[in-house]
Amino acid sequence: MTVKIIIVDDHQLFIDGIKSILAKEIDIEVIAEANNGLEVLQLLANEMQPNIIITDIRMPIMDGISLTRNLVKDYPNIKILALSMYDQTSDVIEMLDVGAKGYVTKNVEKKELVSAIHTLIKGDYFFSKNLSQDIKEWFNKEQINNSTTLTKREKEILNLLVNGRTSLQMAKQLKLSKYTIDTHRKNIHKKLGIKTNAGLVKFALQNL
Amino acid sequence: MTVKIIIVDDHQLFIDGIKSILAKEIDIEVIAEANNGLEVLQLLANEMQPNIIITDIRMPIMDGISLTRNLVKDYPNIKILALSMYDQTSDVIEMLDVGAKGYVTKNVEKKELVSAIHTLIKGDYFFSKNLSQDIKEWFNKEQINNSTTLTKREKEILNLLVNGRTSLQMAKQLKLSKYTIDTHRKNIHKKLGIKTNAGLVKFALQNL
DNA sequence: ATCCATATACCTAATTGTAGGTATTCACTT
DNA sequence: AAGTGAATACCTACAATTAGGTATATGGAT
Repeated sequence: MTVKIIIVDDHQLFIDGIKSILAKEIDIEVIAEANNGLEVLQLLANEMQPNIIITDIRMPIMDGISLTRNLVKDYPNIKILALSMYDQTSDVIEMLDVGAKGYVTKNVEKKELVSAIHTLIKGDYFFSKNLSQDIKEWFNKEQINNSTTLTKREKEILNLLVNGRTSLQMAKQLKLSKYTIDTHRKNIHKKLGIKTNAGLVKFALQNL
Repeated sequence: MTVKIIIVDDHQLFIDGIKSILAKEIDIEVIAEANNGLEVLQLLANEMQPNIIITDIRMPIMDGISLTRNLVKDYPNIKILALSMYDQTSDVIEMLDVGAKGYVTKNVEKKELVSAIHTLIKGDYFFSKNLSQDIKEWFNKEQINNSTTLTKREKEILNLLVNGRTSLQMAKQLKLSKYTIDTHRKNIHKKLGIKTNAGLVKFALQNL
């Protein structure tokens, strides 16, 4: 089956770039292009049925974020791949928050773009390998919110951690071995996909 | 000058205890006692002018927190010394938040109580030495909010810390020596009176 | 011109945290 | 009765943080 794509960008240069990258892929077809979000909604209203929309974030008239919000509401089957400049980390995160499924930078290579498209079609997320720390964190949080429940003990220890206790202090307070505290702490790390105490404190304060 | 004191507690036992402790102090006079906050307000309405009110936190009719709120509003010159059981940490913090100037536990020794009274008269804060971690933190925060300004670099590094970077990662990102990052981090620790990264993250998220 | 805060860099030592394991006990579910 | 999740405890090795210094350069304020 051929993957049908609409490309959205207010700079024709990028549209042409993406099109040329995808031109030789036999299982990928660019069925339309648009210069802003509103044009996409018009295309969709006219019975156009893409599988993927590759869209810039900042655009006149309707930006990528508004577009994505509209799409996930009315066309949940269409996957959105955000295309951004390097320096738009917070924009990218907003895109992901409203429902985009992947992100590539505008200097993306052919191989990576094709890979991104196929990944999204399979239902997975795709992110450029050289993405920023903040986007990695977003992804971690996303994974967590669907699947994580801390046990009573783990919550207790996380709480003590937030209140500044070291492993040794917790061990004394709870009359447990330091080893046990560390085991719990490591389990929390694993469950939340967070590697440091500082990160756990941030997570706890923002999500619990 | 004699320090005039009102003692407030719903258990007569404690009132008597405090009175007996203070009986032999020539410069301290217990001018009245009350069993709840409302009684105190009535005493004050009747021209009674204490320098210090020593008050329990949990009491019927009007508790210590409501009382303190009223006192700091209408009688800002009267210092409030919270008297609590061991296990009321969060209550104590609430008392301090609304304006109490000191805290002693109900098993306070004579020397400590007298010292607390004189400390408050001088305008300083007084806390039992064996107070909980949480109250220490409260006190730190109080000190900080009046006096601390982080430099631009320090703010930058604190921000990176909140976002999960290790010293080494920051060093690379900012093209500085790891030693320099650590120096800044230590300076932040000193300025904020916080000893751990986890604590800094908590502080940053709650105060900045 | 000197003082001072800021930013930089280095060093050592001790403590704490991180990551990879294994293992036992207990309560609860299938 | 067997299996599972939760809680406990231990071990090693390595990384990172914490605490205590010292030191230099620079730009702005008195």
